[in-house]
Parts: sequence; structure tokens; C-alpha cells
Amino acid sequence: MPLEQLPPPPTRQQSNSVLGVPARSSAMSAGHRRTINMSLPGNEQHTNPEHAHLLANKWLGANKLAELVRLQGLVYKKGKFSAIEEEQLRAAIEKYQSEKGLTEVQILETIFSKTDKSKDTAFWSELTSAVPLRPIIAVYHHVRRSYHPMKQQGPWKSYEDDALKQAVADLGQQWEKVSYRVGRMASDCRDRYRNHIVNSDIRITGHWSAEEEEKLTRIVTDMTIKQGKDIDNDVFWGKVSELMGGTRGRQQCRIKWTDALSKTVKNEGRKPRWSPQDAFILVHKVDSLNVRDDTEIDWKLIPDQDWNLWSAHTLQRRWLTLKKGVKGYEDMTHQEIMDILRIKKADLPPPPTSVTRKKKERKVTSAAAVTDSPETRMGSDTAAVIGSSTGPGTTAGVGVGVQPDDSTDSES
DNA sequence: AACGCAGGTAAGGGTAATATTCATTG
DNA sequence: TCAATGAATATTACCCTTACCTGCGT
Repeated sequence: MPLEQLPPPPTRQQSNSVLGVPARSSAMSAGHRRTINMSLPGNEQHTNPEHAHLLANKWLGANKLAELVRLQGLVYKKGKFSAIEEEQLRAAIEKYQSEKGLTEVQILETIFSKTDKSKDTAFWSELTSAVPLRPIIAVYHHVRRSYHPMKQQGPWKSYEDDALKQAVADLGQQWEKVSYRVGRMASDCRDRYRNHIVNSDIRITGHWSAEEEEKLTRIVTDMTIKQGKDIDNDVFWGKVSELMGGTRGRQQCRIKWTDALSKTVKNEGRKPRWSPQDAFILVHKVDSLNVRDDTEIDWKLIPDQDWNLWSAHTLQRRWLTLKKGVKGYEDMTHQEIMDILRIKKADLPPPPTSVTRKKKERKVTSAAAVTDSPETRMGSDTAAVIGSSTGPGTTAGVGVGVQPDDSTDSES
């Protein structure tokens, strides 16, 4: 998509996508300003220069990467780009721009050029070197999205939906062409279409009925447990939505499952409730990660064998509320917030005395002891791929004892 | 002619931010 | 009883990875 062909920026409301203003993501500039201390040590570095070169120069696909991981112990990073990485990329782009004496328009042309090999193939390699553990393809996709002139336009208007419907009717699912007509990024058109346009006539919103919940539970367990698959990782949500008759979309199904139904299933049919113990455990787990910034946390790594009721998603939100409970958190570093929370949550609250509660009593997980003992949980076979978080060896290593505290469970 | 590779588009899979509703507590 | 607070639930824009394809150089 040559730049000059891009449709003009939308005329609506805000102007955060003015061409030539590559912009920090609005998520960052709005709400929470993050303090990033770039002088902190601990930037991931490759111990193997050969691997670093591979990642930054070869366009390795998934298979090839997996093979290198297996055969050569390649280490690379997946998952969301942290605020620190974004800053590193921004700086690298700026550096490239000033070294080559490029204008804003020219740098965008470089980013969006189509097979313009005469320009500079080294561009992407240079950027990738700024984020050492990332494969070049990941950097390529990330930068192209985050510098796209049509990025982040907020909620869809009904006329945009209409335009989208019409465009898909005319062109089929050729998202680049559709994008040009609608004025939204191709991927956003695709998302809007699959998540909201398809089956919009039969889509249900609002609270789930017991029948729906049962049906979803059945579909998910049929698809996973009954096939010997992993209930947390082997669910195809597009398929699930389809099996629900299209009345619930894939996102609805997924969120409903991971945030609500799955923990009930894991808790032997009873709904667990977030407790002060859980908050305590969470704080100490996050603390033990020793990350520079909470955007570096891979929430999937937080749960362990004895403390696994809460989805990564839930934990992340719980963390946010804990963080917001710290006065002035907006202007504090992760370390400063951590220092306060560590003190605030220094003592393990007493286990819930279940007599006082009604029937909903947590089971299974409560903390008996929490120790900060960083351990290397990643087995050698999985160590190769680092989730979007910790440096090697700093996995959440809090030992949380299981205490079946339910002796007084007053189910009635 | 066959092959490997860069790199573009689409499909598959997932999360973040926020609003609303519901429960608990002082 | 009521208001404040925190937890649960729902919504949807936005993001990352993988699959698949094409054109090109060797």
C-alpha cells in the first residue's frame, strides 16, 4: 500500500493519527503515563551473537524458529511489546531518520515501502537490533501497525459498519481493499467484521443464562478434556462461537470461559472469590519477578500448581486495581509502587473464617507461606522461548502452600 | 527448472481498557 | 437503610503470531 494511496485521515473527532506524527500509542499517552527508567541495567542481551544475528537478519518463520529453539537452544521473545521495547524502537527509528537525514514522510515511506529494496533492507535489521530478543518479523509487524496512519480510531460508527458491510459484499474478504474503502486498517476491518458484523442479527449481549453457560461448558470440555487436550490452551473460539449457534461471538465465549466458567470448573463447581490472601500472593509474585516495568510481566507465568484459579487476564486486572490503590501511582516507577505494596501487603491476612460468610467460600487455594525464592521453573525445553516478561531465571518463584482451608465450609 | 528467501495479506489466537452491575461492609 | 467501596461481569478496540501466497534472484 503505497503511502500516497492511503486515504486521508478520518475527519471525525480527534486527530491522533495525523500522517507524519507517528505518535506514541494513545494507550500510553492517555491514562497512565509510564515512567521508564532506561538507565536500569538488565537489558536482555544475547549470549550467543550468532543467534542475535539470525533474529535480526533472517526472516524466520514459525517452523524455522521452533527448529532453532529445539536444535540450537535459540532464545527469543514473544508476546506483547513492553513499554521499554516500544521506547527502544522509537529511539531506533529516530536515530535512523536523523542519520539518513530523512523527513517524516520519508521515514514513513521506509516503513511502508513495498519491496523497495533499493531503499534499505538493513532498516528492519537495524530496528530489530534495538530489541535484541525479537525476531525481525515480529518487529516488522509491530512497527507497521503502530505507525500506521489509520491506527486507533476508537469505536466504530454505524456508517462505518455500513461501509464495511457493503465493502465486504462487493469485494469479499480482501481486507486491504476493504480497508481502503472504509478508512480503517485492514486488520481492524477484519476484526470488526468477524467480531460484530457476522451474525449481528442473532447476536445476544448481556448476562448469560444458565443454559448458555452449561452449553459453553459442554462445548469447551468436549473440545478439550474429552479429546485429551489442554483446557486452557486448546480451545478454538471461532469454532466455539459457531457451535453456540452464532448467538455469542468468539470474544464473548472466550472471556466468559476464562474469566468465569473455567475457574468454577477448576474449583469443583463452586465459584471462587478473590480474597486478601490472593492479593497477598499476587503482590509477592509480581515482586519476585524483578521486572523493570509491569508491562514486561507475562501474566500467564504467574499462576502455579497451587494457585491457579485465576486467569492471566483476571490477575492482570487485579494487579491494576492493587496498583491504583497506591496513591500517586501514575507518577511512580514500578519499583516505587512495588516498595509501597510490599509494605502494604507485608503480612499475610488471616484465612477467611468461613462461618461468617455465606455459601460462596473459596476452596483450594490460600497461602500458607510465601517465600521469595526465585527458581528456574522453565524446563530446558521451554526455556528457549521467553514470554513477554522476565529475564532468564526470574520466573515467579513464590512457593505457595496449599491449605485446604475449607474444613468449615458452610455449604447449605 | 527448481529452490530458497523476502515480504505482503489473511486467518487464527489473544489481551487491555473501560463501563456497568452486583455484593459487601461500615 | 444507605452510601461507599470493591468485586464480578460484559463489551469491544486493539494487538501478536502463524499460514499462505507471490515475485524474484540464484
